[in-house]
Amino acid sequence: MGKPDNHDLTKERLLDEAEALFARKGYDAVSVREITNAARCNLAAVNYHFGNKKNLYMEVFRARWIPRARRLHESFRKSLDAEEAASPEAVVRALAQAFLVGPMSDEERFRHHQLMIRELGQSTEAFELVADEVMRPFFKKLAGTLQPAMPQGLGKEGLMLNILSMFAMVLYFNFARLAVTRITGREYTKAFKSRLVEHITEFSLTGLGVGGDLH
Amino acid sequence: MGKPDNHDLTKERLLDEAEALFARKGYDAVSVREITNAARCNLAAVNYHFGNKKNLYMEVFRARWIPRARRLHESFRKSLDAEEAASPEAVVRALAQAFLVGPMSDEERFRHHQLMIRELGQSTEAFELVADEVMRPFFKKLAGTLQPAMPQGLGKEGLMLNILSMFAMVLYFNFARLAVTRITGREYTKAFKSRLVEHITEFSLTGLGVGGDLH
DNA sequence: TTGACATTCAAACAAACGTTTTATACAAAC
DNA sequence: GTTTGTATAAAACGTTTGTTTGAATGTCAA
Repeated sequence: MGKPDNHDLTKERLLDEAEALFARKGYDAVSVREITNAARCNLAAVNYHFGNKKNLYMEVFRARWIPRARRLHESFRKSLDAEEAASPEAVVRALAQAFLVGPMSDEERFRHHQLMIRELGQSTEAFELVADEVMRPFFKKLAGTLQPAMPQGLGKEGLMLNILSMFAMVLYFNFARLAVTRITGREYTKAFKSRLVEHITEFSLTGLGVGGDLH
Repeated sequence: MGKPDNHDLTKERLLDEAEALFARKGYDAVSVREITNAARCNLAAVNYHFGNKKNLYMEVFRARWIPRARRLHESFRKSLDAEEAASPEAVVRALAQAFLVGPMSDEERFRHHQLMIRELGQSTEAFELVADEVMRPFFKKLAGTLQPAMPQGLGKEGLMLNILSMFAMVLYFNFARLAVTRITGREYTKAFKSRLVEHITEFSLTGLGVGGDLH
């Protein structure tokens, strides 16, 4: 019998092209025919390999998105371990570095954040998956790392809000490239991405750098 | 002849229901039939009043989204004028206040940021409209207000990155409510929104509040 | 070679899609 | 009272949609 054969090319191509298209245009804007054409296979292949369109979408998250997110978090952890002490500065810079430069290609980064943004807004099945399997554990770990260095009286909620704010920035500078480019006039070159990493680090540590007295 | 009659009820209802549905589910996930059912009118009404579906979408931006954005900016300006001096703290707090509490209902805020997010990612016709008519002028004005209080040697680009970062936060805390609620455990009550305004203000001014020395 | 299984393919399916058409109702204008 | 213009209505238009079907192809075991 035709064993699973380890790597089914058609199935893999379908996952790749589906992810690219879903990321670029959104679930409903992409037709099954569009995907199978891009993957150079028959229309029925989607239903044969994944049952239906929605299952293909979910499988994109299970087989592509989540593993990539884990690689991302791993990359963050590694570049943090390289530091001697996990100072807040080191943590933030490692975070920004991982998300903006990190272990993936530009195309992958685009897909990743585009898909994340699409799911962050509404309560879908894929969102539940991402929230439970990726976001919550990552934020928890980040909180544990940052906790000791935080000022007194901040509390758990304050710490979480800080983390969410940093996350908001790395997310924004990744997915809103168009707007950022339009406002700053800069393309996402290697140089500009380094600039962004520095900016996010600075802003996360000192804000506007004019820190007034807050009541 | 039947004059325009000033307020065409069907047309207005179509714009309202279309905006709500487009915001919640995205352009392609919403059918014309769904919209006309919600607006309690005939299927052909969309094509009669707007020509086609895409024109209706664009008109949602022209007749609803952009005017609301202007009201938002006006609200920001007013609450800033109330202050004596435009200190950075006052600017940031007014900004967060306008975007998180501001002049609109919760439902409106939801629609507004959901639609914005959907357009920020890809280069569509509506994005061009939003970028040119709303984003760029607003950021320019904000830059002018903030400029005098900024530290030396920051430069125009640095200032813009700061503004973009604050914008990233107000955007995120508005559109990613689901994720924020899931992480913090807090619903978007009046109290929590005030908390968020304070958090955004603090974070924008002092970052994590542990500002180390940056090289 | 035969039989069993996995995969691909062209063709067809019913349902849903955006849009158009035709008819009707109701004003105000002449 | 007829005409003119606006708005709503029901029905149909031709496409495109996701999915299913049944035959063809290739592969390995017996």
